[in-house]
Amino acid sequence: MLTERQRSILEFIQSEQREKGLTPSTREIQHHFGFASQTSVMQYLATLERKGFLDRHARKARALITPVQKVRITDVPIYGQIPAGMATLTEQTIEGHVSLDTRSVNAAKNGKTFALRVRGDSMIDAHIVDGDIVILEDRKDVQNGDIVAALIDGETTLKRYVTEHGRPYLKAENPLYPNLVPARELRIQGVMVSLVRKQMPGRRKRG
Amino acid sequence: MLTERQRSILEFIQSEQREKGLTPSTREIQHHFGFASQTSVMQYLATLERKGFLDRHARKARALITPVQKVRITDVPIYGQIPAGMATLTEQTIEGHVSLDTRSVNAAKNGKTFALRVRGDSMIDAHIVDGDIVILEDRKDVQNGDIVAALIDGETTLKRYVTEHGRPYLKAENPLYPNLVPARELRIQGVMVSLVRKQMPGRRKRG
DNA sequence: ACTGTAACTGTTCAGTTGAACATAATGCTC
DNA sequence: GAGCATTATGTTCAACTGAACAGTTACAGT
Repeated sequence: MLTERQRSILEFIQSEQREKGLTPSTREIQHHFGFASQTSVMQYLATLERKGFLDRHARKARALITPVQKVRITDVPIYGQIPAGMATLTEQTIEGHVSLDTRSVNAAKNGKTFALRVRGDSMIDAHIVDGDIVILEDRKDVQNGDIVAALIDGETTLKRYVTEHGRPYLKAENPLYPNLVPARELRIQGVMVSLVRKQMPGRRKRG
Repeated sequence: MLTERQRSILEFIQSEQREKGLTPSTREIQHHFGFASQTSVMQYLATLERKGFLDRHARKARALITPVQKVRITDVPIYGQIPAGMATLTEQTIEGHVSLDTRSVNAAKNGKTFALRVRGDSMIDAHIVDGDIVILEDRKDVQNGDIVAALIDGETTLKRYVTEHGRPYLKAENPLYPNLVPARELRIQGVMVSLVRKQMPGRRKRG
């Protein structure tokens, strides 16, 4: 897909970005590769952009956007508790942010990604413990067996979505908790795609 | 520490960075806040830098470095298997990268941070399952009860570090696995600080 | 009244930066 | 050898950008 020279220029941009936190300017790329002309760089950038390896903000300085920034890292808001559905999510209910790359998360491009801090040990058998941050996606295609955040009695709970004989219900992964069979509608707020746990030092873990 | 105005300018820079992937220029900040002069921005930037909320690359365009880039996100290499200690870690043994922010990880500034992909279910009772990515830190102060990566017989294993009557040993969090009492030296490669799990869709989880 | 800090205006300047122009050598396929 | 993509040079230009200078206003502490 890329020629050897094109790839080395893309890699230089990415490594500069990683090391210095700054996208190199066209002149900096030029001098690193020893080009006598800056236009050489312009041509490479145009090619890389055409082939989809780069995005640019035209006429702005140091405005290259490589997959390092654009594709890989997503900044996910953590909600302490989702009150009444995705519509009411505001900046104020945000507890913090997690940043993680799209590969370790199964994050899709279309669906909105968000995170919840887990309270309680109702999903302990799925190895999700109190304090874990669960990353979810707001999407429609819920599969049998997916772990989902669902709205029950005005509260958001994390449960496994199970269909049996065509009827869906929510299963807690802890024998001490009851399964929830929805009376009328089942409001799925997100499908779990990833989990982040902050490990406490020493002794036993929480939970 | 910061005045209200100073904080709002710092937040604007960070939000622009997050949304557009670009640090705003001094003029862009100026127009967003409706300053008639660009110098106002320059003074705020100087103050923010003096107070340590900002780093700058002098005389470079869009070269503000906020904690969003600098402090928060760490790019952690994932090693499939650590062969014989930290010294032999090379780029070639890297399986991939995870990027996560320093807050969700307990990452320290000094110690080198790295990651391991968990194989097997010897830590299942600590709710660490096969396929999880465990983020560890190469540091010296191992506490009783910490989960550590240790070198045993040329292989790296994840175990809980326990001291009993002053003698340390490695405890598997699974009754099916034996505890490991070191014959001579105990080579700790890293202390677990965080965990990232990629959730597989549908049915039961792996492990 | 004096001092210091924060917030702000108006202007100038030099260096940086992206973009565009015309031109050309090389290697490849047909 | 024609046609084409890739790689490259040399130059010019407008816009962008950070920095600096000389002031002003407001406000809190002394």
